Amino acid sequence: MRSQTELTDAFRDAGLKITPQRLLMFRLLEGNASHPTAEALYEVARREMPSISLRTVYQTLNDLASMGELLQIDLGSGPGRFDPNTEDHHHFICDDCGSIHDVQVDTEATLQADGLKVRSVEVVFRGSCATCVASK
Amino acid sequence: MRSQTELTDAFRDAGLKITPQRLLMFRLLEGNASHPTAEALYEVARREMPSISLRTVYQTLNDLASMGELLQIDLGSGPGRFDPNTEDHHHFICDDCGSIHDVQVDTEATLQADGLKVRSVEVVFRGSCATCVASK
DNA sequence: AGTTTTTCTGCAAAGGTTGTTATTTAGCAA
DNA sequence: TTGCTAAATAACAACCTTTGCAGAAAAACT
Repeated sequence: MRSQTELTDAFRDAGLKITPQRLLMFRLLEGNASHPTAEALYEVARREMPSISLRTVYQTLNDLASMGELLQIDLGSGPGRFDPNTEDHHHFICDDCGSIHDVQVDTEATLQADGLKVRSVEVVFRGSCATCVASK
Repeated sequence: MRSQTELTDAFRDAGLKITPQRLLMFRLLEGNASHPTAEALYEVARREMPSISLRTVYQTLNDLASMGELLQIDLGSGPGRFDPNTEDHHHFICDDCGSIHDVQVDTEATLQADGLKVRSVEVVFRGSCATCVASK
């Protein structure tokens, strides 16, 4: 995710308005490595702006995600997580406590050094299948 | 997933009963490469057994998954998918139509040959983090 | 056949996210 | 500054998927 200033410009360029709610979200997300849920961000946001709604938090997160400024991490169960780090990296999910750890691409060595015990790896490719490519 | 006969034995060994509903599910899943949702299986099952409940379909899928006979694929949105192919393979999800394709491990060449256009790859590791390993 | 224990169905409820709508507000122009 | 217009917000309802629960039904064992 880019800096608050850059995001502001990007939103304006996209014809979107700069509201206090959006500025607050930008601020809460910048450099946030906790992979928060929408609910978690909502709780923090309320402390500064008690009137903000959960709906607006979701809305802003969706906007940022569709602009490519934010990644949505979808674990099998439970709420979705959001990650302002859009650089090439992977995630390690602890089955026990649910915490999410960033994993650099030089996987093996780093995983061991971090004391992470891997039980399974899932790779999901996203894109367009042959049929859909053809029908465009 | 193993054959219907083997599953029957496995269920009996686990103290689980062999019911017509379970046999039907075994049959619908054997060799099924469509990555169906619970709902989709329910619809097909109803045609043979109109009285079967969606609850039972979920129940059986959960049982099979927890026995390791079935994989649950969790995409970000929408219902979970089930895959009786428990061999080491990956998935390709078409963002346009939602179809899921099995991807063999010799990724690159096969993807191109299949006409699949990859936009993103997500790798999710699951296991136990250092803290949880330590507290065991 | 009878008994026990599991499983089934049907329904209610939960969790997470999105749709809807009236009200408010940002951005712009006079 | 003031007013205008399109967009965003808050509040609430609804949705979708999955699970919990209770009573009825049925598999397995004697």
